[in-house]
Amino acid sequence: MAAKEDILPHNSLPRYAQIQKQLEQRLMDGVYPIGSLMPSEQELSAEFNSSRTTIREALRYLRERGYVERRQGVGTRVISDTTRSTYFQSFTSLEELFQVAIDTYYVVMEIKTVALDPELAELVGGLAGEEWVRISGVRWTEAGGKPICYVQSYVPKRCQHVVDPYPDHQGPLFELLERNADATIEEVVQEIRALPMPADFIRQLGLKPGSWSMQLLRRYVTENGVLIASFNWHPADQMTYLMRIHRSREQPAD
Amino acid sequence: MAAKEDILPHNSLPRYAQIQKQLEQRLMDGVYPIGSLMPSEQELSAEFNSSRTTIREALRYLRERGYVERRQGVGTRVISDTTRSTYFQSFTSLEELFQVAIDTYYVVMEIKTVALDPELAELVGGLAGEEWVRISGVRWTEAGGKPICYVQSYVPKRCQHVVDPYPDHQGPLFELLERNADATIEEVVQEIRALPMPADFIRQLGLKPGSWSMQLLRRYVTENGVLIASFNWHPADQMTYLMRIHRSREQPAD
DNA sequence: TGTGTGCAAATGTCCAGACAAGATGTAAGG
DNA sequence: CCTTACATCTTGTCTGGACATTTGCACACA
Repeated sequence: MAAKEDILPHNSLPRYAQIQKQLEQRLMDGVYPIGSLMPSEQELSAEFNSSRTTIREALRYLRERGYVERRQGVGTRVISDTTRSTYFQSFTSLEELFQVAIDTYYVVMEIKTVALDPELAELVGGLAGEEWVRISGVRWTEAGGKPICYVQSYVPKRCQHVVDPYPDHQGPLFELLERNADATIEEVVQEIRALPMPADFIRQLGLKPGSWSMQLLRRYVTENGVLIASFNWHPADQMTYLMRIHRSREQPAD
Repeated sequence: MAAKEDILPHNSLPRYAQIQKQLEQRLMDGVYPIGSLMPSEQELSAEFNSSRTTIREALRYLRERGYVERRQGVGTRVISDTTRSTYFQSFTSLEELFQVAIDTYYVVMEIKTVALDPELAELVGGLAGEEWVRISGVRWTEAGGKPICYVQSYVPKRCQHVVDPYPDHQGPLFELLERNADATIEEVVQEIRALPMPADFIRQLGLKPGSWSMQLLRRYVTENGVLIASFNWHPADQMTYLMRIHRSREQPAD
């Protein structure tokens, strides 16, 4: 039998996996909007020139990932982030997340000079009205491209000359500052709080509206004052995999 | 075509589900010992007088549950609890997660029947005024004898007969209940909250007054209702520890 | 002794088709 | 107007095949 051509070029994945990826892409692109019904198995079967079995195998994945829900007599419906159960989402891809969570990269979204309002001043350990540099970014998983946490770092303006030459710095900021500002960290203040996730972060991370987060606040203090203060907003449902990492990392000598 | 008789009597479950239950029972009974290979798909197909597709559907479940692992060219191997991939378990039970990570043990401090007040009722998923059994305890590290977390588990009174024979049960309660109450966990609800640590726990764990905690709430839900609800109070500084590990993982090279 | 080759067996992938069962809209009948 | 029966579309279940891919092992060969 003449081999059917691959749906994706240069691809040796099984057919159902190729179809599954294509459909996943379409979901991301909004080709099948949230709440709508996807084409029926028969239609997909015709479009991809594959048997219903193969289509079903692809759809099975989408269901297990929580992208769609299927009902007999109705069809395959794209479900929204709000109706999606975070349980199954994280649950089904445990192994995947496991590896994914280790390799990460950080993307700076915005650098801006801001004046501290009183509340923020207390948090970062500065004075109200003082100008600080705010660096906002998102840490992503290398493989899956999923957001891990939103990060905001505040650096006093007197240290701006230290961070400015490194707009693409990937590592911990405090290391950069400690080294280049020739300062010694004397104290690290940490605080964890439960907070609603800021609205723009929700959009940024693609979370469901009303998400809340665990906020980790850190202040690195030198003898000359606060060197840097950072906020990490972790989506609450991802807290679980921080724990999982903990577990997997415990065995090898760290 | 003459209807094939059901494998289980008085049963309207689909064939693959019946076969799956049968095989699961055999695994429990040790018919297929841990480490051994189960019969091949072809053999099972012959025994149950079903097509290979149907057998595979049943085996798929066993694999997803972590009972067996399947390898092309080899077969379907029964895997033990210890070698079993942490796929299902690690996510459903924090207790077990910690057990694997570091050596811990659990001490039950108190078992008491309590009536739910409205707030508690909502948390555990019961009705206000209902009587539930509360099991309180502390999980300790084996080596250092340090408290890891305070645990309170709530079990509906109708399940008390299941837990009563095991006052010294060390493992995850939900396993005990799932097995002995013959119930299947259909849903796990998780919630993380930041809360002040209850005063008696503070004393119990030897923490400083005013300590606060991360509370992890879990509800294991079966078709008959909530099987067990558990609260884990983790001292906040240990949560920080978890996160610090996470952070150190982002930049392995110092 | 070690090594490679080929075969058999097992699961993985895929097909075309069949009927069951649930959901929904429509038309006939009260 | 409401109800019931039916047609139709969907996914769920199941069959009996086919070939691909991986693995383990026996066997021949150097």
